[in-house]
Order: sequence, then structure tokens, then C-alpha cells
Amino acid sequence: MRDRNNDGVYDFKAIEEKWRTRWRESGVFKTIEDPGKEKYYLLEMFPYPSGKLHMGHVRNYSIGDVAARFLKMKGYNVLHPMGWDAFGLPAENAAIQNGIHPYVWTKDNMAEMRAQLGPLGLTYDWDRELATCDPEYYRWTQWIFIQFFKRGLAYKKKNPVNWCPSCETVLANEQVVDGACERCGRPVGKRDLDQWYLRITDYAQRLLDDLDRLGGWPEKVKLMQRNWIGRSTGAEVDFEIQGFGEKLRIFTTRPDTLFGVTYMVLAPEHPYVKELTDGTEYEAGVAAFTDKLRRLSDMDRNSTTLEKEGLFIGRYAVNPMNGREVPIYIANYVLMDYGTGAIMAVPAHDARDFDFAVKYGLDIVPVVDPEDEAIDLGDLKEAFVAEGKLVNSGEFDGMDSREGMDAIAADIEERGVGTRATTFRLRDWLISRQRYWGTPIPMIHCGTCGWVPEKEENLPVMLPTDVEFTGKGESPLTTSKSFRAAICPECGGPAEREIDTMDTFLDSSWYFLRFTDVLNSEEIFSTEKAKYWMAVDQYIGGVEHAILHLLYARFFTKFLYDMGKSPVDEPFSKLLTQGMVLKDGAKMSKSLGNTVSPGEIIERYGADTARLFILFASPPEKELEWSDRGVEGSFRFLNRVWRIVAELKGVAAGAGPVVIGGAEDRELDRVRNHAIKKVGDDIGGRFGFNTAISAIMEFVNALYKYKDSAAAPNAALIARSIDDLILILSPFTPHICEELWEKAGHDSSLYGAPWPAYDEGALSSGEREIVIQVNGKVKGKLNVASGLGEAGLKAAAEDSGILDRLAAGKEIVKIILVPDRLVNIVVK
RNA sequence: GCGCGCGUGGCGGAAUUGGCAGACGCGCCGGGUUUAGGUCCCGGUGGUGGCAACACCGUGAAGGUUCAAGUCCUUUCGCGCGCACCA
Repeated sequence: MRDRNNDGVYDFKAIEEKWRTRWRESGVFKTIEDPGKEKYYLLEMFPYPSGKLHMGHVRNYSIGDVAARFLKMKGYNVLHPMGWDAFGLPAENAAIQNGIHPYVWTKDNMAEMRAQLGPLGLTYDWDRELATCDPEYYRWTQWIFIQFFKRGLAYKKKNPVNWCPSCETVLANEQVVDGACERCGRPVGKRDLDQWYLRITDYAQRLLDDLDRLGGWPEKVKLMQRNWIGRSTGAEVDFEIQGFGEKLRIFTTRPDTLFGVTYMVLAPEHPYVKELTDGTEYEAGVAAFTDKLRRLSDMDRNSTTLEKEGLFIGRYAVNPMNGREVPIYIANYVLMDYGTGAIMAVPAHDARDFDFAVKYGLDIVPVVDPEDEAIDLGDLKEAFVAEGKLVNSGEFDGMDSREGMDAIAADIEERGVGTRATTFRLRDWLISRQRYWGTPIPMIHCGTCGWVPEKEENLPVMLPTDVEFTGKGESPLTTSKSFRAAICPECGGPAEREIDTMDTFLDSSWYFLRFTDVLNSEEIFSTEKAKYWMAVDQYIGGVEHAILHLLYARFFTKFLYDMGKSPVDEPFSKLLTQGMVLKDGAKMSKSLGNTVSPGEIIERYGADTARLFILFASPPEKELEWSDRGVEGSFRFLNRVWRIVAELKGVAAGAGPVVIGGAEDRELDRVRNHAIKKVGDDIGGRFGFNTAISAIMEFVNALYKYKDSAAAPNAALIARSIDDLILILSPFTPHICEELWEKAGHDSSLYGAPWPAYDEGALSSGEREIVIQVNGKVKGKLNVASGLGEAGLKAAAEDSGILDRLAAGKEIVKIILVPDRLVNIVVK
């Protein structure tokens, strides 16, 4: 093992400690509004305070910090805050298992993580730190909830909800992964509970439309959100039910197939089912069927492999197009919470209906002719779902099915039996949680007034402290002696508080707005301050938040915008989804035993090396394979920088203005200018940190080469090169650069030092090597003056005689000229 | 099943609008420094053939467009991700 104390390895420990202390004591990272300067709001997704910093965090924050330091050098007023997504289940589990109060556990973890973040040298303005579990914060989360309620966007509804028997709480649809609990992995069941919902579906269309405005977001994320919102267009159509007063309304995306309906299906939970079957011979069967289905987990219920099963309920509906009477079924493949909870079944043209019809021997009536010899409409082997020509469709026969879609929709509208309709897959957001460690829902139930919000001046509704953590039963808040009893804010009578808390996704749906005015005790934030800072110019975090967090944050921002509170209706202008950190090809995890602790790496090589490696090994949005050798390489590079600066400092002492001498000077100057340009473009543009670092490495290599080969070292050029090297490297490895900067004789901090300019002319000065191709294959090289146009390049190539030599004995058809790049001779 | 993305040396990865494939780093080979090893410095490193100059092949596979293809088009295979009975 290497012995770091020998061999002139730089003393990163002392240096990093020294500069961290200086930064802290001088308060350079403190940020205030400055209307005279252009702002840049840079934000990394705030962490859950688990107490353990992992490499994913280090990567996330290193990416952000390079950008923050770079933009500061570019003259922006940079807001770069940090906080804690501090409510959540792990704290409560700790309370249940170890008897530690969630508040204590969380506070300790925050302190622990703050201590682990310290050594990384990040530019956070800690004066703006926030934690979502702080009453001064959740007070405003409650305030937002009340605003939702006042505008009719928060409501309570009894519904079968996802229930995790292990965590003993309900889960949002989004927290059910493959039918299992996102947290514990157990299968999720169903339960009827009174739950609070937010009407996010009111915003579905805007959430969808405005994605088009988010040019700085990855297409992948936008697509995932589009799919999640899931807009479908079609029609709602009313079918009469024989011997029943009400009509059955269904939603379909295929009005063109209306003539092909041979049966109807209701979701078993559909309210008509009971009415239609109570007191009939079908009642018992329906009850048994429904009961069986309810015992299934969502995983099984929603699986495409689950065999379709259904039951005739003894009634018939009438097709409004052709008067055909069709039987009504209930079946396990129709969902109550999408569309109207009822469908028309067209087995000839829908795969699911086809399967069901085959199983139960129902009619299959084709109405779209594929006009394909290979398909026999009289004997379909599977549903035909594509377009074709309408048949068996009365007056619409012969029409193209795409036109038929519109024509039939128009027809049903005219006759008043239906309307065109749009449906979204997105559901309203269930936010109630039967948990302690979350924001209390600030609602009070009064026997006379119903649900009434707590008065805003009484916020926050504090989490009680006299609570037992048993991990069993309902919300732990029920165990508090003091919490539940309340006075109705409306009538002053005795009332009861809501005992559920909010989904923690609410807490994180607006924190970026609070950062703009974190100390405000009068209002949620000042719109004036938010106007200066919002939107977040660059948001950085993991793809795992592509749907939920980012959709909810957009929803909240739009809501606050509609209230006139938020100055923007989209929170994040640009989004970077960073890749995972892997080891041996797998995600680092305790169970695989392939974790690398950031603390150990920093202890051994320093924070600068850790940052450099993480940024160099892979582009930020891609996965990063951890490599101990690679870390050593980064460490080696920093030592190489350290040595060359130390060595050349003497030469450069007291140098004057730069005058370029011979070819060696010119080459070094070219590489210097190229590095400045490349690093600036790569950080400022696509976050190409890996290629930016490689350009700096080339610059360092050029300095070593220059040192050995230059006949008469140009002191001024060397001084300039060293300064620029330190400047452009400093966003990546700030500690070592501050130290070198000081050693190079500067007395100001590098933080916010002006980013060096480059000379476009120096990039292309002198000669240029041109590739000479014959029929597209490289056959020779030619040095010409750079900046020649096509004519000049042609003349130079002809003068050199190389064209005649390469094309000897062949007929030249034409010559392709690409200035500064190549000449291609096309011969026969 | 549907949708999206990606396949480049031994490895991580480069390659503006199609214009010298393999920058930079890791690893490996050789040389220098050193009593020796390590560190450090210099050089080499896609494959095949050749002493060599050089030639041919080469970006998952097969076709195509083009003076020119890692890059564009078609088909196909492999991997990854997202959604998944959404009517």
C-alpha cells in the first residue's frame, strides 16, 4: 500500500481543513438578493436525513457544486441552498424499535449528515437551511393544504385504498410498486377508509401541456410524465338498461367500433351493480365474485396475466346505434377508477374483450375490415385492433375507420346519447397517512359544521409529543391525550382534529420556494423575493423522482401561481437526472456488501480527489462504475498539478505581459486557450464534466512538455498558464486550487474570481493539418495555413503536388473541399 | 405486451452540423531516475500480416443512402429503463 507521507505527496488534509475554515469564517457562501446582478438558482434534491452520506449524495452535490462555483466565477449571483426532507417512516420505525423519539432521531441524523457534508467543501449558504419537520416549515405546508381546501381542491372521500398490512398504513398508488409496498415489499391489500385527496386531476391537462415548455428537461422524464398523466380521447356514450331508470355511461377510445358491441362490462365496484342485482337470483353470485376479487392484492388484480373472469348479472343494455340488446357482465378486468367504471365490449377489435368473449362464448361481430387477405373476418383468431374500412355499421359502412371515429362521435352528440370526452390515467392524490412523523393535516371535524380548516393564525397545528409508538393500529396521534379534542373554528363548539398526517411528498413539493425566503415568519415566502430567484435554473437529482416528486412539485407551483403567490408556474427550468453509482456493476447496497464510504475515501485521498474522480469517471447523467484505481489516478493527477505549479512558480516570478515567442510558446498558448474554452463550454453547456477535466489534463501534460522542451522558458506565459490552470480547475477541486492560488501570490479567494477569457485567434493560429482522402479513404496529410477558404485550400493542395501523386493514372471526377479539415479526391 | 434509451480497445469513456474512430484516464509493455522495490519522468499500446516503410480489417449483426457513416435510413440481435387489463 502506498505511503502517502513520502514522496512529496501534497498535504491534502491540512490544506482542505485550512480552506474550509476560511470559507466558513469569511461567510463567502452567504447569498442575498442583488437586483444589479443576474441570478442563478442551483438546486440539488434535498436528502432524507438517514444519517449516512453515500456516494450517490456525493455525486449529486459534487455536480451541483462545480456548476455553482463556475457560475459564481461567471459573475452570477448564485443561490445554492441545502435542507432536509425530514419527515418519513424510518424515523418512526426507529422510535418503535429503539424507543428514540422521531424528532431526536431526525435531528441527530441531520447533524451527522451535516458533519459528513462539511469535508466536501460545498458552497451551500447554510443560513438558508431548512427542515420539513420544523414547525416553522410545516406551518406553511399546512397553510397550503388549507388553501387547497378553500378552493375545493382538497376533499375527503371513503374509498377502497391501498393498505399495507406490514406498515399498517394506506399508500398512494404511486407507492405501490408491482402490487407491493414500496417500502417493505409486502403485497398490498385493500381497505375502506375516509381519506383526504388533492384534486391534481384538475391540473392534468396543464401538467401535460406545459411539458412542451420545459426545453431544459430530458425527453425521457417528460415522456414518463406524459405516460403517467395518460391522456386518452374518445367518447362517453349512454346505453339504456332494460327495466332500469338510469342509463349506463361508458367511456371508449374507439367510437368507430360502436356497432360491434356485443356485451357490456361493469367494474364489480360500480354502484349500479348492487341496484341491478339486489333481490335477484344473481345477488349471491355477485357478492361472492366481488368478495373474491377484493381479497386479491393489487399485484394480482392488475396483472395482465390474470385470467379474465366475469359474471352475467341478468340484465341487458341497448346499443344506441343499432338497438341491439346486449348482456351486462361484471368482470375482473374493468377498473372502477378509470373512465366511468364501465365499458362497452367489442371483442372483434379489442384484445381483452376478445379473450373474454371466447371464454364465455359471447358474440364476436367485426365492424372494421382490415382489407387484408390474410385475415378472415368470419373467423378471427385474435382481435383486429388497427384501422380499416367500416362494415356492419349501418350508414357508416364503407367509411375509413379513422373518419368513422369522428363521424360516429358527431352522430351520438347530435342525437344526445353521448359526447366526445377526454380521460386521464392520472388519479387524484391520496395524501392521508396513518402515521405520526409527518405534517398534521390542519382540519377539524365538527358535528354541526362538518370539516373545517384550522384558523390560519393558529398554525402550525403542532405534532403532539405525548404519543406512543407501538407500530400497531391506527395513527399514533390517537394515543395523544391532548391532540384530538378541539374547538370548531366556525361555531366554537366541541370538535375533533384529523388524526392522520400528510404524505411527505407534500413537504417536498414546495421547499424550493421556501429557500428563496427561508426566515419569513409572516407568510409562506415573499413573492417579491421569489420573483428574483425563481425559477430554479438548474435542478439536479436522481431519475427515481422523474414522476412523483417532479409532478407534485409542478402541481404545487401551478397552484401557488394561480393563487398569485408564486411568480412562476413551472418550478424547474432545467433538470439533470444523474446516474447511479455502481460497484462491480451493481448499485451500491449494504446487502450486496459493495458499498464504498465517502468518509474513507476523503480520509485517504481528500475531498478534492473524491470530487475529481466522481466527475471524471463518467458523464453526470450516466451510471458511474466505482474504481479504486480510478481514484488513485485522480489523486495522482492532483499531485502532478501540485508539482508542476511548485516547479514553475520560480520561473514565473515577477513576469510581465505575455509575448508569444517561438513554436513551443505558440503550442502551449493554444492548449491553454483551448482548455479555457473547452472547460467553460462543457460546464456551462451540457455539464460535460468528464471532458472538461480531460481538457485540463491535456493542459497539464502540455505544461510538462513545455517545461522540458522549451529552449528559453517564457516566464510571462508560464505565469499566465499557471493562473489559468488553477482558475479552471478550481470548480472541481476547490481546496487544492485555493492553496496553489495563494502560493502563486494572489491574496484573494478563488471563489467568485473572474473566469479567464480565451483568445479565439490563438486556437487556430499557425498551421493546420489537412487530411487528404481518395474516395473517402485517408491517403495523406498536408500542412496548410489555417483559415483558408475552399479556393485557398484547393490552391494549396494543388501547389503541393500531393493531388497529382495520389490520383496518378486515374481520372479525377471531383474534389470535395472542407476548409480546415480535409480534401477528398473522387477518382474513377 | 406497449413506449423509450443504449451497444465503440483489456476497462471507464472521447468524437460540434456526417469529415483523420479510440481524446483523457485506468491497466499493460518498454526506457530513465534509484542499491532495490515503490513513487516520479519519458515513450509505446484497436486487430491481422510484415524486419520495416506499409497494407488490409475495425464502432453488436446484415443491408442501404453518401465523395465520406460510430453518427442518417431499414431490418435484426443483445442489454437497460419506464408503464403495464387505463377501455
